[in-house]
Amino acid sequence: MPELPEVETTRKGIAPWLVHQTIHSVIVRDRRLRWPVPDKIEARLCGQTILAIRRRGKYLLFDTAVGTALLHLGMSGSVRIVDTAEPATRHDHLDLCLASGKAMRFRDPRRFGCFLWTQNPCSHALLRNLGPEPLSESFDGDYLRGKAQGRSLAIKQFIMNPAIVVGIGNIYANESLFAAGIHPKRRCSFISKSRMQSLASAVKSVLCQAIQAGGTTLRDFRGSDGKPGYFQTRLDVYGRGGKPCKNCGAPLTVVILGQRSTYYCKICQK
DNA sequence: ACTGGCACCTGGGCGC
DNA sequence: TGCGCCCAGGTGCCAG
Repeated sequence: MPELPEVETTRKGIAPWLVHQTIHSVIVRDRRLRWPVPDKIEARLCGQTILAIRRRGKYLLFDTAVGTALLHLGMSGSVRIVDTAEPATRHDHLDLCLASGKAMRFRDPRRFGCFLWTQNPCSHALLRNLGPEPLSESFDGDYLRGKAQGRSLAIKQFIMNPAIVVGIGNIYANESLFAAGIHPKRRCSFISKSRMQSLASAVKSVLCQAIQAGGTTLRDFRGSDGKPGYFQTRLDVYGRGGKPCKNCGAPLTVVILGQRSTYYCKICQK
């Protein structure tokens, strides 16, 4: 479900409700997420004040004075602010209950998400090998060109690799490659520096626009206020196989690449 | 070191 | 209406 814009939309939505608030209790209804929710996490979090909520790639980091909770939404996860008294429904796996009477409720039908505890996020195994943030200065054509040297895989798989750059999932990989006019199957090492610069710019532009639109709601993504995003109305290629290219009118092609559906225009993308 | 493929899990949509 | 099949926004891990 969530790529960087959806996670950022979630972060912005929950931060005003959580930051500087004290955690009154933690309710874990199902510990069976991608990795088991640690037994000690309730004790670690109870009584702590949330100092900040940060995002690193698709991870949300809840900082306290004694450590940081890591939340990943997986494919189907979402977070809402509820009244503590509101009854939980199926797949509502955990609540962070605040002294204010509100709670952050995490729901994840497929349970690919995770909720973990770390003393030092920088050195955590899930975070330490992540590439740069796509919206940072360090992410540019030179960086991509350097990383692509000597590698044979397709550009789409390359930019979806979080060790190269974080936050780009299937939707935004497709959209960014279309915007940059690059064929998703092109070998990453064969792409010139200037075209890599176009790609980096396209990634930034697509992600910024999606964040402004509150993310993409294909089926069930909701911001923390329960409202859907509306970037799906602006998708140029994702989910539009056979439909006309918005640039040239030719029917868009769909192929499977790395087990993911891949949409592109064979006229506009080379 | 890189690459491709599998695994984890539930639910929605489709064709028959 | 029901069943089986395919697909889905992610990513760690394994073998080659």
